[in-house]
Amino acid sequence: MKKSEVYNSNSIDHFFRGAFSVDILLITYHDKKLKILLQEKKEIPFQNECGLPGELILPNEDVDEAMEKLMTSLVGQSNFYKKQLTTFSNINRHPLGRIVTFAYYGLIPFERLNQNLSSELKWCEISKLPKLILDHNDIVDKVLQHFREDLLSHAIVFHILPQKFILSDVIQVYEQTLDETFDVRNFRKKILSSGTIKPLGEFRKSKSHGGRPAELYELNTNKKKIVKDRIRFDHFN
Amino acid sequence: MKKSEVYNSNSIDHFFRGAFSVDILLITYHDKKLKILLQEKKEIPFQNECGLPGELILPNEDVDEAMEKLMTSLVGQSNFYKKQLTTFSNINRHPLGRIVTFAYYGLIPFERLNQNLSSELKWCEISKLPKLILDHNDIVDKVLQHFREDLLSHAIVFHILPQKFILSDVIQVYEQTLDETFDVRNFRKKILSSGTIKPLGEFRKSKSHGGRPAELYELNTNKKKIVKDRIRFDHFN
DNA sequence: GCAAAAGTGTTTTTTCTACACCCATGG
DNA sequence: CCATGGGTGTAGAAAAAACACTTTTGC
Repeated sequence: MKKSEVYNSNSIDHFFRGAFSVDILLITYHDKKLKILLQEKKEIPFQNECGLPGELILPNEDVDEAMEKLMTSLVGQSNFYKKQLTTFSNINRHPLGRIVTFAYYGLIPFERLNQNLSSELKWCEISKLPKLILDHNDIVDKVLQHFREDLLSHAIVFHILPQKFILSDVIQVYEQTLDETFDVRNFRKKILSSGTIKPLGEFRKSKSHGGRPAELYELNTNKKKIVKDRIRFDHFN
Repeated sequence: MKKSEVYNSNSIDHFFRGAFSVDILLITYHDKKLKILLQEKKEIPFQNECGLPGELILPNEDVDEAMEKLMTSLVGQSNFYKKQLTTFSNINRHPLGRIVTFAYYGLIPFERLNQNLSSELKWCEISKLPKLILDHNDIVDKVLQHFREDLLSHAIVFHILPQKFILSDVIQVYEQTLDETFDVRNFRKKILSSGTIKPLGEFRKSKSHGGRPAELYELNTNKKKIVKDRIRFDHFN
């Protein structure tokens, strides 16, 4: 079917002038710190400033496909956990024209990375972010907010940790993301009684000097403990 | 800045060929039933099939602005609760070309509507949806899923009810949306002890014949009971 | 007086919180 | 032997769940 069969083509073509891009906040956990991947931008007009890695989407390309391509170009693989969130669509957010961007976050267990990053990419501690290009600081804020909510309501921590992990790293991810501290005993009790993970009977020695070896756990895939969601009446907006 | 100053314009222009639209799932509660607004589509190729109300976005138009315009054209006002959710971006989702649509839901207290709907618009019971055009059934499913999650985690019920409401309607909205039943005594206890609403000492007689008059409540705006979010370890995906 | 809808209390169970010391290792 | 990081249990408080009858009205 040709457009002109349906609408007056003068008027309809007027709408087809936008571009799309994907931008990703890749989050990892390394050296006991949460970090995100930033890219130093070489192109004019971004004079070596940093931003989120991103890519324009071809007119005939699927959004998720474009994301897979981008992820592979960044870290060599695309089979990490990723989630598409809101779009950023302010008319003047990009100097080249109207570009609506699809923001994602991705979770990467640092241990699964098997190639060096190209020179313009850097893992940056989440607590030490610089000023970024365009509206990328806004994107980071919104995406991190989503990540925090997801972390509270879903078992996504395990996507940022290696297959065999220790409990203190789980707690660290929660504490750093949510910026609060948890009681270790209560935290262990809760996560263990949920049946989500299982101890392996293997132990890993502390990397620094000293310290009792920590037990390794992994996801318990065959658990099916159903817990009903509860209604919350506080919490507006 | 002109595009050609920055990139080779042949290559960059190639990306600016997409269009945007907004689609909205307007939800209301009337006659003890949840309903959504459907629009009968007259244009070729939609032969009187129904779909969600929607509109193309002008190249220089903000997405939220376009939504306000759309909402006003539908129900005469735009100051209802609305929330932008995910986008739908499959390459071939629309016969006219690549149109990425921004899906919203909006909550409308039926009592606040003060004009008749134009003839192609109909409120349709949520449990009796017909087959819709394009990917609109998928959009409805995803948006309703969001609505359910929001209803559990946020106090948005009150946006779909009139300013003065009765408790059994609150419960109805929850029961119909989540497709489960609640214990009336426990539900009341919970919502009242949360301090979210306050009784008005006014009563409304039952519309059908018989029945004890129900007390009216309204939102308690000056409450500030802070409840910490709890971590959930079950609940994957 | 009966059908329809609204309202109400107590007990048990579950979940959450607070809290302080011992254990295994490396240097 | 000491510094470092990992591991553990109990008791009280709070929240949730289970459960059945009374009240007010219209017809």
